Amino acid sequence: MGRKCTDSDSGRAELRLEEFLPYRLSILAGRVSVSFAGIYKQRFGISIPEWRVLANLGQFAPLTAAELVQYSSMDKVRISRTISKMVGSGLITRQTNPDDNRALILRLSTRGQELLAQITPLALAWEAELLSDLDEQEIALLDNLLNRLASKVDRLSTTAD
Amino acid sequence: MGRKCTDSDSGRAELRLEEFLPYRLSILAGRVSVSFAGIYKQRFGISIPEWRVLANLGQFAPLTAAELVQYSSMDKVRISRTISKMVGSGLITRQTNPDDNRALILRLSTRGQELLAQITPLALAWEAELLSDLDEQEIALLDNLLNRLASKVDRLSTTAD
DNA sequence: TGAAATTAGTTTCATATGAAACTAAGTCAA
DNA sequence: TTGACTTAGTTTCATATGAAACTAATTTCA
Repeated sequence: MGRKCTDSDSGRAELRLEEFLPYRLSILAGRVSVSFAGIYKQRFGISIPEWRVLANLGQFAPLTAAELVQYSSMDKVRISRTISKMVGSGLITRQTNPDDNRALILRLSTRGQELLAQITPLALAWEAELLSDLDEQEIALLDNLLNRLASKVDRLSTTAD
Repeated sequence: MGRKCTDSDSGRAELRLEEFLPYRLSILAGRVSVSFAGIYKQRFGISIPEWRVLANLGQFAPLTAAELVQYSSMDKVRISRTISKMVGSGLITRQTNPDDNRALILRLSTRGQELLAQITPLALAWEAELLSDLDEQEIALLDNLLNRLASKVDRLSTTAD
């Protein structure tokens, strides 16, 4: 943002952080995450990775660990550990796939479903609050812009490197 | 986003992650950060926290560590460690404040300024690429929407808790 | 076939992280 | 003053993280 370059484009460009998109996105997302995590961390005793697995399985189960990696954009190791923990606390179910004994089929347990059902309305209410200063049209625009940025950054990462 | 509730608002709401703002922001920001970090990590050997300190001092120096905490929304400890490291690698300068011997006045060293000057054009070019699918007006809108969300989330965090 | 390459998930190990305790310096109020 | 608070920054310590190595299962193809 802000490629306005008031300094008449004279050689050394300046970086204005308050306009620099990666920086702003990162700060905003961090604050949003922390604020939102406040809703489920204390009350329900789950962490951010656990919340992500819970929500993803709630919507997309059955999934394998590798698919969860894709969906959640967390790494293998973190997913593996989060799954173990959640199997331990009875939130998810892990069964072997007869067609491929390496892959594990993951689902929410009844407890997991109940937990998700408890958190969901709080999550939606919190999101509504966060968006309450925007009107319908602005929300749709934000939606559209974020999608386009997401697909752009995917292309950038895939291409370059 | 997407409080469309196709299921005729019948009691148990569903969470659709692909529409849920905290989730999308977090994933997008993560991918943007990683992709952007690719620009300076290898070439210049600095980490994300170092980049943040570098950029903040470049724009706002002199700052104290506590001010850097504010500006960068990283915690005390991380800032303290990042500063030590960067003082060690000669990127920043730390001098005591005669008016308050607890506070340290931080600035970029010449080397730090040079490094920032090297990274800045790459950062701006990368950002331009990221935004290249959006037109002027859309960029301005995104800017506006992100700002409003940022101030909203600040209010949410300050108020609740 | 069956040996090499690939894939799913786990474990190791070195490093990063951050809450809480700590040290040192300043402020405030009696 | 001086003793109780506050503030700046660092250190400790227990936990989280993730790259790389690993195990086990599956594919590939010679």
